[in-house]
Amino acid sequence: MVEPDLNLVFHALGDPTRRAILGRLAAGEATVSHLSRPFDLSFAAVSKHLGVLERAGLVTREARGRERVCRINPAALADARAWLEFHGRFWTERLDALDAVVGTATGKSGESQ
Amino acid sequence: MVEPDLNLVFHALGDPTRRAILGRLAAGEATVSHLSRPFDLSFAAVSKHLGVLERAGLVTREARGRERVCRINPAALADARAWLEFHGRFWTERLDALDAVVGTATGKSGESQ
DNA sequence: ACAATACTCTGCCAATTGGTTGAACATCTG
DNA sequence: CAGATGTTCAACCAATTGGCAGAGTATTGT
Repeated sequence: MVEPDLNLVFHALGDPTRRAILGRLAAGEATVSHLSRPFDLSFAAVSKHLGVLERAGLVTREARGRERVCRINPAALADARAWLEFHGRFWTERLDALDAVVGTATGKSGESQ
Repeated sequence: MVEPDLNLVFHALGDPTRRAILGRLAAGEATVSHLSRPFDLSFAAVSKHLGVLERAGLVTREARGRERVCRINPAALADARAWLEFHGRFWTERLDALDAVVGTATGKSGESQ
């Protein structure tokens, strides 16, 4: 259960346009039209990207009058961060240990599993 | 643009099969055939996934005889971690500050920039 | 040399993605 | 109410993705 949206989060983060949107959103909330202006994209395209980000839980859209105000939701980031931190640390330690075993010389390890 | 491969890393991480491969690889290096067995995928499919992971810099494949030994390369994770950590912290602080301003009662502040 | 093993590469297919345009809907303004 | 504005929705297109099967390449074993 900890990973169904991890999927969506990483996927959402995998697109540079969406990361740019997030970056822009980091400067403060914004409406869809306000967001789409600097990106040289059609309105609908940005709306779609926001849909992906929203589905991943990275942003929230709130209707305010006829506008939709978008905000960042850092909570979703936490999952991805946790995953990366855990694995990153785990692997680093592991390779570190392996490196210590193998040392500077030697060209053989045969250690696995 | 220090981020061309950040793209690839996130994209690679966005697929559950690839995360599973990484997880398996965390237990130690493995050959392609060894990897493909538990995943109930065709050989070629795993090879493709490994290609994606390799292009993202997350794993390295080294030819040993007629086998390819795959290993994890945690360095690529660092980029993604850095991005997430920076943004995560940034956003959290920002929202934190906003929350403090808005407070529980509040009267008004107009502070947001 | 020959056969088996370990991979990779090249089609091929279905599903998804990112993009466009234009219609629809909701909301504000005159 | 009519019209402009903000946003989404639906249809469509090109490109990519993930999967398979099968051919091709390299290495090992007999």
